[in-house]
Amino acid sequence: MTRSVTIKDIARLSGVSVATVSRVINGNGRYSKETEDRVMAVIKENNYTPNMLGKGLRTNKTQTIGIVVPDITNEFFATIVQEVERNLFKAGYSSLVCNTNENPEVEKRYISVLNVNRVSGLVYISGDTRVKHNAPENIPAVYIDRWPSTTRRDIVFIESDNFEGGRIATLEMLQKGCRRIVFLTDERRTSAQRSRQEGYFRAHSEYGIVPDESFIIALKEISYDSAFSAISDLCSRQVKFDGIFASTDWLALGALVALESRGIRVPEQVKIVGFDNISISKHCSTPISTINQDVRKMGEKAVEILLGLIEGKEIDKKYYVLPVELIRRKTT
Amino acid sequence: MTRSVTIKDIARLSGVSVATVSRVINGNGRYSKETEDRVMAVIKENNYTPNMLGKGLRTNKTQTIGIVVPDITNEFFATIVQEVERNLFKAGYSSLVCNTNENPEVEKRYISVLNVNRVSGLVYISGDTRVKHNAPENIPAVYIDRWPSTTRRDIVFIESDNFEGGRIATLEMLQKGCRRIVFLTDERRTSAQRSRQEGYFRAHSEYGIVPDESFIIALKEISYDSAFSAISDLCSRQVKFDGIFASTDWLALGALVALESRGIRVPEQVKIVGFDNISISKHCSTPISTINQDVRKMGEKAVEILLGLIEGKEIDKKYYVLPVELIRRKTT
DNA sequence: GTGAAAGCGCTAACAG
DNA sequence: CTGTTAGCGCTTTCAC
Repeated sequence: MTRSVTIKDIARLSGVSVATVSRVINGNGRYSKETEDRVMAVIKENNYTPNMLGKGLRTNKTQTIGIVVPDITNEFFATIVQEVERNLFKAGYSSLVCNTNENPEVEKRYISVLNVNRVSGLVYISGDTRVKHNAPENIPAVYIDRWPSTTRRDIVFIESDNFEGGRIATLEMLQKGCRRIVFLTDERRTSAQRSRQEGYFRAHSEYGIVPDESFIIALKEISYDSAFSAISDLCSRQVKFDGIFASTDWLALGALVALESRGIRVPEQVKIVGFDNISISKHCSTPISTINQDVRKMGEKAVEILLGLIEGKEIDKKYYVLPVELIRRKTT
Repeated sequence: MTRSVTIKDIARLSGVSVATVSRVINGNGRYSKETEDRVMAVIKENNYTPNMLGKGLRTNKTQTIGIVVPDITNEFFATIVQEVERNLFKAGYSSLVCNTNENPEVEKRYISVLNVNRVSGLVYISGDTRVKHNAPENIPAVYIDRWPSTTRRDIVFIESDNFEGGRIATLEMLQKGCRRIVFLTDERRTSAQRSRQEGYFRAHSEYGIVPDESFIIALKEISYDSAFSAISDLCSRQVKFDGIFASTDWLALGALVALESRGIRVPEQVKIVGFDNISISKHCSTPISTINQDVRKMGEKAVEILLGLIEGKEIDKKYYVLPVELIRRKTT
């Protein structure tokens, strides 16, 4: 356990004070070229790296950003994380990724962990609406995908145009003749889910249809299995439907398999549209038509705004909506 | 930007010294029950959380672990991260997940970032063999999946039984009559890939066959696309083969789609076995037979060992091999 | 049982 | 241009 080399060592070795070394490191000027070269040489020679704990303690700033995400295992979220992280890295920040497994308790503890580690900023991807995010009042945060339950007024929210997504997904099926379209959502009623549902209703009203209330199926959780059983159940109960708008590709897949395993033909008898455009929707038995979200743009935008916030910039816009797109495949 | 409450505030508010507060927080004894209660009450009341920077600076210990992973977007790695994180969290550690995108430059910088942040331990999942991991000599590390290129003697390595996996995957096809089996691997020749290849050879030798050298196809990168083009290319060149052992499910999928898009029937004309058992292998057009890795156990084991290492325990075993299992589906 | 004081590594006045 | 100094929040001797 070798004690690591500190700024003091560098100062001693290059015959200057620690203050000067600090200046050189941070490029704060006020030192001669010769000093700079000498110090730099010593630093390189001893491959010294500043201790961020000392630095952070002093400046009350760390170069880390907390990313809170509900399920790293879901490609959709993973891709957002990847994009956020990539952009952050470019800007010299590192990321503390916290995977909450959709568990509010875990999320609460992670928020405290991040707070305690004095992260410079926060990116919440689909934070749980049951978790109050009032804790780190003073640290910049941007929310992606789900509108947070917070009383803070200074937060920024980025989402896809979920309303339009729901609308064009539903329209796609309506146009192709469906008249009894089931909507698969989850019972936590996140903002994204609600908007998609509104889009679903809007599309119907454009066709002069009022969908049966029983077609709105709120699942306990967003998963392949829950969609599978919900649709299986529908079939057993002989409910008549000719379309499924699944608010997630995983739900769409569960629905698809449930249908196919009962010999119901997709898209001939029932059409399906999903949401997210994750790769499984492209490669599954019957490739699923879905709504693409611009994940790349999401990550980019989130980082751009967050860094602005950290630098104390006043943000004029607090709400960003990214366009979505229908990807037509074999289920419609 | 409200200054957060510090140990000093707590001391003042509860009428004791900071030393006593510190003792109470860390349960180091030498304080009366009354003092404890009072201090605890004040802490709760002000919902004080110790500043980990100060603590870490003083103790030279942080409660964070760095997790380095090549591609968070790949469900296989994501699941390992999830398991590692879950177990770490239970033990009171938080995780700094670093996604390198298989880019050695990024990996190098992340290693330095982790070093600089004084993480208490490191979990490398499939670290790049081109990156020398000699930097943080003094910090406990466990490696998963790929044997690292390091000169350190005190590291721990956990992997699946890749040799056996390669062997039973190949055997499955041999048993079902395949005699010309292509092996899809990547050109970086990681330890895992090499072991799988050895298994492939062993299975053949059990059948008294020496596979043609041209059947070993080393891809530039592990991806759906590269497998797709490699197999398409094989078909165009009229190469005769009746089986594909893909060292990854994503490769298996790329191969499968390449075949099916040319009207080659799987498994009738060509059989395929993949590796990892990610969900897409189960749900794709023709569900892929694959080798399951016990990801749960991997994460559990890694954390158990790492925590031991951190506590200074002497580790007797430095190498762990986890059993694998063939999952039979429609491609064989 | 408790407090005073030193110091972890670093930065930012301030003085020169 | 450079050095001295104080102090960020915390733990840990060492006294009492």
